[in-house]
Amino acid sequence: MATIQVSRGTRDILPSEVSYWQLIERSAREILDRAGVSEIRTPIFEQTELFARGMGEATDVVSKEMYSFTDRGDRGLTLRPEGTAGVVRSLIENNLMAQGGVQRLWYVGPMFRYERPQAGRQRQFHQLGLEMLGSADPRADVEAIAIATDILKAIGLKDLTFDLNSIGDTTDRAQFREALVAYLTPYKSDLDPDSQDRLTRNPLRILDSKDKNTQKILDSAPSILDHLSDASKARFDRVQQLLADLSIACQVNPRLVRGLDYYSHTVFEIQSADLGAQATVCAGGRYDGLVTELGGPETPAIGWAMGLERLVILLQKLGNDTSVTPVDFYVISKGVVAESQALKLVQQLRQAGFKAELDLSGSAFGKQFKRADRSAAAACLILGDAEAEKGTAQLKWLASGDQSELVQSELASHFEAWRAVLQG
RNA sequence: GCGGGCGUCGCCAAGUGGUUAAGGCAGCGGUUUGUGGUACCGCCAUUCGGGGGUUCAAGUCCCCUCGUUCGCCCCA
Repeated sequence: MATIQVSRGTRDILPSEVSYWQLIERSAREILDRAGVSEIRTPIFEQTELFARGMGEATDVVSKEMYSFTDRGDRGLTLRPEGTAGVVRSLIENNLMAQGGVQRLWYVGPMFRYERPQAGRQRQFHQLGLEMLGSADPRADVEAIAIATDILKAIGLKDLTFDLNSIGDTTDRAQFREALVAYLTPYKSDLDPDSQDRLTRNPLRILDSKDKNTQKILDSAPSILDHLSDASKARFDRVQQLLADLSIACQVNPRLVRGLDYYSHTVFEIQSADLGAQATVCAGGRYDGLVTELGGPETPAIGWAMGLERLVILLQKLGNDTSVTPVDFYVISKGVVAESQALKLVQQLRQAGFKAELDLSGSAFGKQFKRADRSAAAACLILGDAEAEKGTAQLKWLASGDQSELVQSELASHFEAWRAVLQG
């Protein structure tokens, strides 16, 4: 086969699917705008160093999933694998934290990770994310979360589960890590191979192993929640209280840890049971250390990202497609003069705010009527040689079959009446 | 990166070694040379993701490859 296909892990978003994307983006924009969140657009590639430092050298994303390349000037660049690092870089670079206060920002766009594709996971995928910087207040966590749940609700998703956890601060985590390793080491040979490996490299991640036997061993393992400092504990309690005040239902999951190094305190994950292995639809958490890690002033922050492909999959399963807005006028014509007049009428209709479609086939009127029918148009405008000569057009309402003749130059005089008919 | 399934027309899909690759939807044309939605008729894959092999004979068996899908890893 000589035809060129899309690259592995990428796909086209065809017109039949695009209405779902628009629904998501429209709903999100509206909610974010009401919440005083500003959009930010950062480049799709950045210096490789940014992601390596931001996400953590040892993370899978950085160590084996980045689309990195060298440009003609020998610069080491990477297609962004996530959105947060770029936004934080921009904030620092443009000194946006200088005026103090809280920065509320959101972004949407493609991200890139070199992974094996699966349903709900591609090499080029899209995320919509929120970043709130400059407040360590637990209310910031809850405000960010509430915006996420509002968006999910607005696009009509239900039956999502919301897991919440606190992974404390660096000290809490170090202590817990020690306790966990101490507990697990005697069981080392009983753990699944991946977890055995993680025991030294990243023990916290053993907690969300899917291996049954490992999970069994974890049943009596120490819990992060018992290793939080009093302050961290109080903070987490406050977050839960505030969520309850907003009637946002969540379940505390002490085994929830996140993949990227920069998280601290609040972490959360919203999942759907209808997505198979790629269940997470929105996830995020607090990242108080990231801004300084990237060379900026000490700035507490919380953020999240949603996977748009996954949301689209869920919407498609719900099936309330909103893509077809019916045509108001379908314009058919035959003959050189009539055809050019028809083009003009279409133009006038559109400029007046009607949705008009022009039949370009030049085929027999019978065929053109068939297409008018299929377009689900309310009315059909007909121009043939006879009308062209008189400067008129036939208007036929397709549902009733009522037909009348009008003068082309007086088209605008009918607009008001048509609008009334089309709205009724 | 690892393991399993699948790959026949735009879509759905029969076919499981014998040869002319069913059928449905959509599309196009006609019955209906300027009036649609129904009905009927016709057309629509020298080819079965690609390449190689086995065989007198392959969409049907084998190998490789590409893609896809499910799971692992990881993650949105």
